[in-house]
Amino acid sequence: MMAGRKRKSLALTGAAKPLQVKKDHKNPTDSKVSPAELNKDDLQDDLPGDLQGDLQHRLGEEFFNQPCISLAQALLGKVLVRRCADGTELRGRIVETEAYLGGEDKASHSSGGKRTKRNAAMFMAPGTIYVYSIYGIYLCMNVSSEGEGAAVLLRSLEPLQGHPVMRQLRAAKRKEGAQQLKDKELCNGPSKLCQALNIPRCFDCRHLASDPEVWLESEPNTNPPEPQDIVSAPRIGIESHGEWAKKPWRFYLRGHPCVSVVNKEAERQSGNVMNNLGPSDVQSDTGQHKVKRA
DNA sequence: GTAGGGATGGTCT
DNA sequence: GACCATCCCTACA
Repeated sequence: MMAGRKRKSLALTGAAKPLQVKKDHKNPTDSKVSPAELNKDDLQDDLPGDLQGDLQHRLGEEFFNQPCISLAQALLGKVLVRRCADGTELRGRIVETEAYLGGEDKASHSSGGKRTKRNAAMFMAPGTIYVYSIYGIYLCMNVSSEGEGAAVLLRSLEPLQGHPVMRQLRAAKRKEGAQQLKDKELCNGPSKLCQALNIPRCFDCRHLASDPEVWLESEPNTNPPEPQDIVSAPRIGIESHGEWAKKPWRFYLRGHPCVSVVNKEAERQSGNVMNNLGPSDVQSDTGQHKVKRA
């Protein structure tokens, strides 16, 4: 539960220096260097002294290399960081995710092992970013996990840092004169978070463990959410996929104001996220038969 | 606060 | 040509 958690009030860090980026690091797909060959130390060697600390809490490849459902839960509470061209850092805590397992999962873009130009990132190394456009005008950001074609959709963030920039980015796509967005409305939806953090389409296929412009961090001195604080509910917007639409593979932090859609029924049923995940759900998670604690 | 409807264009068949 | 892992605005309770 977030109620007792101390919420950070971080000022916009516009003073950070722009990052000098090696060509190979900027877009792993452009080079023969695989994400596996890029690591924290490699990056930190290039960083100015005052930025090296920023990567101290960066999540490495090993974090992403876990089954999809497990990763979807583990991502809750982690912080997505976006470093803009001018050095400004935008930060948001992940409060809602959805697991798309690929293979049997009919709701997944990679169901039946279907591989297209669009979803190629879903088949890349765990931690690869999959950005796709939806309804023509919006973008959604996923993170690939262990398992062929498996990925986790990031649905909502709690804005932590860079609120004015996020508000500006979001306002750019809204009508003039529309009501100013509240903080909790800045990133409470998969496409909203892409707008607010300025995640463009070209981030597709980049790797969160090695990219200089976007990465994930664990918050220091903060415990991961307890199982009873995680609600598991059916995924959103996939009603046409029959039984797969009912799988409780959407995960969010109970009672958090930034969650995009609250499911009261699921909250009643699940005092504990494990109660909603039946044995078949767990077993279908890419070969590993246990859901790790988030 | 919530429900309903329109907008929008990329992707796939 | 149909579908779509969404968002925004308006109207109403």
